[in-house]
Amino acid sequence: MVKVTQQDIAKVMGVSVMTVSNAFNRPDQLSADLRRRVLDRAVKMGYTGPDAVARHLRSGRTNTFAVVFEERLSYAFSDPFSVAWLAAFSEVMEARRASIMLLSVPAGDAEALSAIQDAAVDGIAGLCGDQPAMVRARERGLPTVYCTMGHPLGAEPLSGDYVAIDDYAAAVEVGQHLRRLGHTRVSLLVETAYRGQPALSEYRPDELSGLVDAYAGVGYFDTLHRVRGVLDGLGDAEVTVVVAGTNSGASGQAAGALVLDRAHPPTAVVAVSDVMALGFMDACRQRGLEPGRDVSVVGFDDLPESAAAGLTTIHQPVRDKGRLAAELLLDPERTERRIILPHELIVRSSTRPVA
Amino acid sequence: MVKVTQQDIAKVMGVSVMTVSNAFNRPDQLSADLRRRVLDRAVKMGYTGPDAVARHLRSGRTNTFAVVFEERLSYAFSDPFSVAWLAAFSEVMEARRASIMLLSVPAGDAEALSAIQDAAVDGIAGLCGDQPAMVRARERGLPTVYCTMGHPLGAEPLSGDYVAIDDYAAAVEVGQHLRRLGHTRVSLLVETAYRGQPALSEYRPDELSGLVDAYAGVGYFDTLHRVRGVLDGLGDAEVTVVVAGTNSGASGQAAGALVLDRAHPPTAVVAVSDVMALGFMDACRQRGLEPGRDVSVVGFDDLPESAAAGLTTIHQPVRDKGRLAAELLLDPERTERRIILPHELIVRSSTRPVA
DNA sequence: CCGGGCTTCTTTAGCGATACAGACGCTCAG
DNA sequence: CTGAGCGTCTGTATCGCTAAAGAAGCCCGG
Repeated sequence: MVKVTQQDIAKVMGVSVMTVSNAFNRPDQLSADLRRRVLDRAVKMGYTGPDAVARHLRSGRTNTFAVVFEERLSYAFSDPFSVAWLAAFSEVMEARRASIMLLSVPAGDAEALSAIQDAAVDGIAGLCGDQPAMVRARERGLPTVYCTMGHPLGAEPLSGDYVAIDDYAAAVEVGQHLRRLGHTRVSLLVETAYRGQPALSEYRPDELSGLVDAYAGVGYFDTLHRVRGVLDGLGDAEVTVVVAGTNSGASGQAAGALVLDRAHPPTAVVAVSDVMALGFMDACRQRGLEPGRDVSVVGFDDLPESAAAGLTTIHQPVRDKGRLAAELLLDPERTERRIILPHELIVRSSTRPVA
Repeated sequence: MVKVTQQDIAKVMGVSVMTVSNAFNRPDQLSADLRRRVLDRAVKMGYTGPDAVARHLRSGRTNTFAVVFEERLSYAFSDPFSVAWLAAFSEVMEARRASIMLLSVPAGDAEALSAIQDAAVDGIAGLCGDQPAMVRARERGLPTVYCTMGHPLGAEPLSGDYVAIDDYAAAVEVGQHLRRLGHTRVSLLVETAYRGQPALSEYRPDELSGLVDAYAGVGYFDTLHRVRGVLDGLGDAEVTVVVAGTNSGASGQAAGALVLDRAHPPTAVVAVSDVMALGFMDACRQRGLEPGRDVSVVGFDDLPESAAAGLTTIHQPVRDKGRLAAELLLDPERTERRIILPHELIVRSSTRPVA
């Protein structure tokens, strides 16, 4: 069974290919009668409708937009923040009848970058910063939108659009909040930058340069901004940065095992995401420690479950991020293309004055 | 800034287009020296690499596979069962360097069906039964895989591949289990078949024909099999079918409000999914009723959270479903193309003998 | 009866890439 | 000295569709 094309129909009917094409796409360009006959014949011949790929080539557009993740896709589906972002993103895309392609380009996997090259899409969005996949996409001439503010080191001239919150300012607020409560021994939990990065290692602020490069390299600008902000907000407090593991509850728990069992545990812990913070709170309770009373905990994101858990956190408008990212991709004409959304420090029971 | 093509490079360098193409794709077809010069020149001219769409047209393959949902995508991301399936599906696709496209074709939305026509993909998978989108995809000549056994009414000759469990057999086990425990007044909670279907309406078994058509029409074969199986397994028990709402915890709660507050509430409730069953259990507790003791509850799927909740349910291998669906799409040669996976009735504390 | 304007259909010219079938020069066995 | 065989490179023909411009017939006012 060979593929039937518009050409075949045209030949059989003795009309031009263009007429067949018009029968499908521009009814006003031919008589209703001929159109009907063409369509009937098409069905009879087993024609399955205009080929999507050929049409895309001809029109130069695919009406498909990619979302790129730096992790395996299964992670993206398991992270509540990603899911909420995706949901908002997809709602806008669906409303505009655009399709969504999911791409996974793990940090450091050079070969996977070719997925960006091979993707037949009109634009690419990402939840993180200006990661390598984004850069590559722009080299290909594709519009990109990422969801973290520009380069934290000011090292590279910024390109590409983004929708973000001011993570640095938010993190400063977190640091100051803890400082005001009297916390002077604080641990800061961050996720790993790439698959295989040694986890559960701890750094003092003066040892961070290697880490900073790693995070900048993969586009985790939000993490960098948050680390810097918390450090600045805490002033002269004694801070350690703990690379806990992937961005998950389990990593937060593991970090708890690392810092809670020592002789002088931190009086407060900041995690760069709520999932980690919630995991850390579990670790506390497993040790009979009450978050807030025995150790203060702060997160970032303000997931729905964070309210129930009483977690102090930075609220950020996830859905707006997803929605606006989609809108920026869909409307190249839109002029405001670097959007900073408001954030808010939500103080709950997980932070209290140091005893 | 106009688009640079292989042709431009060829013209400038005085070589054939084919040589340029070979420089990118078949290094063995030209001398290393010339290849280098071509690639260098390409970079210099701002060529961004072979165009994905043109390549897809020429090769006849896109290496992209679609997953189609009958709901808005935001639902797909919120349903734990969908997410688990997607995760497994995507792992296989990622390993084979194939891309995933997400399509949403809400039941009844004829216009959205055109998304199937316009998708530049090599195959389509769906979590439900042989819904209209699947049929359309096969009309287009695309391989399809769905995840529910064949047509429950035996009305239509089956086409298309599937990976499923024997929902009917599983449901019979559920019915018999309850029957053995002495339950003779049972409500069966089902999700709505389409957006806008009146929710929280209740039917007796002899009133189901309209419902059955609705579910068959949108490909919810699993629901139909489960309803029939539970009815058959329960024998002469007094059963009502409650259309609770979308497949969500909220619907389960709402159904609870409907059936628990009456003079003679059911002694057991079966929901066609764990999310609904868990929601129903919440409704019980809100009324001071203890699932298991005061009313037995059974679900389908065996989500991770169901174990913690003590919910009796049918375990099904979600991940295998997702994995095999992907493998069927990727390997057209594979001979076994209608796969029935094992299920298991997991009895927990939510079902007990009737008092 | 002429010519402008409308409808309806056709022709031409690609979109950007790759498969395929050579063609050219060179080496080397016979 | 010849011709088979190899490594390189070229020309052409698509892949399936559609934008744009052109041509044929028709209607109509002047």
